Amino acid sequence: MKEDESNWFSRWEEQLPSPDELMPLSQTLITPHLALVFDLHNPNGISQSTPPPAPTLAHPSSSEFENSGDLGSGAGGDEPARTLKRPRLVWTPQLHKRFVDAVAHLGIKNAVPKTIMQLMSVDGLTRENVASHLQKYRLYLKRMQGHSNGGGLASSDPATDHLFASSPVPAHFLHPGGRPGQDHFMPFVAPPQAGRPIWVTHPQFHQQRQVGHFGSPPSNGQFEHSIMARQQAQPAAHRMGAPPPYGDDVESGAANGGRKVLTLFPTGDD
DNA sequence: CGTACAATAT
DNA sequence: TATATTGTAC
Repeated sequence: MKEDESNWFSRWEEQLPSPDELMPLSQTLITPHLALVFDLHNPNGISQSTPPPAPTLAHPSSSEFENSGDLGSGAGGDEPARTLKRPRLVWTPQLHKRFVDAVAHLGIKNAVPKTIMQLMSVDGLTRENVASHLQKYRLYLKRMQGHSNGGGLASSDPATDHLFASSPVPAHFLHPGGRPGQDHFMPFVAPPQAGRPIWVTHPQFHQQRQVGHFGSPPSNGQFEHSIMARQQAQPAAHRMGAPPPYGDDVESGAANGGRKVLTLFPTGDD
């Protein structure tokens, strides 16, 4: 036999959510001690016990930074790409989970890029981002339907569902032919999140799994703050009586057999 | 908003 | 190289 189709899986494991790397997107970012070490400060003095429902994306990986030829050329060699151009968006399983969750609770009918984007309230995310991903997601669903093999995972194509396989797909996605009128409309609002770091990935930097070097003093620990605070004033939406407790995402049991898959939204029925 | 195509990364 | 993913244009 030849090699299994674990090709992507091998890589997948490598990119697996390292607690350190994956945490930032979850709830607790880092310990206050580390925050101090990294010269990070809490905006609102949120204690570590207060998990901020920050749907803000974090850099998927913080590669080590070394001055590669970028010596003290203070002037001249500026990089406008950091503020003008936006790096490629990396759809992490968690981010996709959020995406799927939003769509699931919006309903296929309302699952439009714009709505999804607003519901996700992910700082930095644009309609184009969601639209592009939505398109691919639809193809994934369609493909899955065609291969609706009784009972199992149609992951026979390791080349179309890398990310999608990380998130469970609601059943409602497979039968848009439902009856109109029974749409689940969940007036989910996005919590007014203040400017915060967003996704941003290094265009040409490898994001290889870097073991936590957090224990090292900030000798040179100048972490990149590639933050393009694209704070978009949310038009107050419709009406938000109670801010939804964004449970945020959880680790999907993709590689972990026995992980529970929670749904972000507290609503199960409609 | 949806689809197609192109660019880029792996 | 080919494939996958994302961005951008239509």
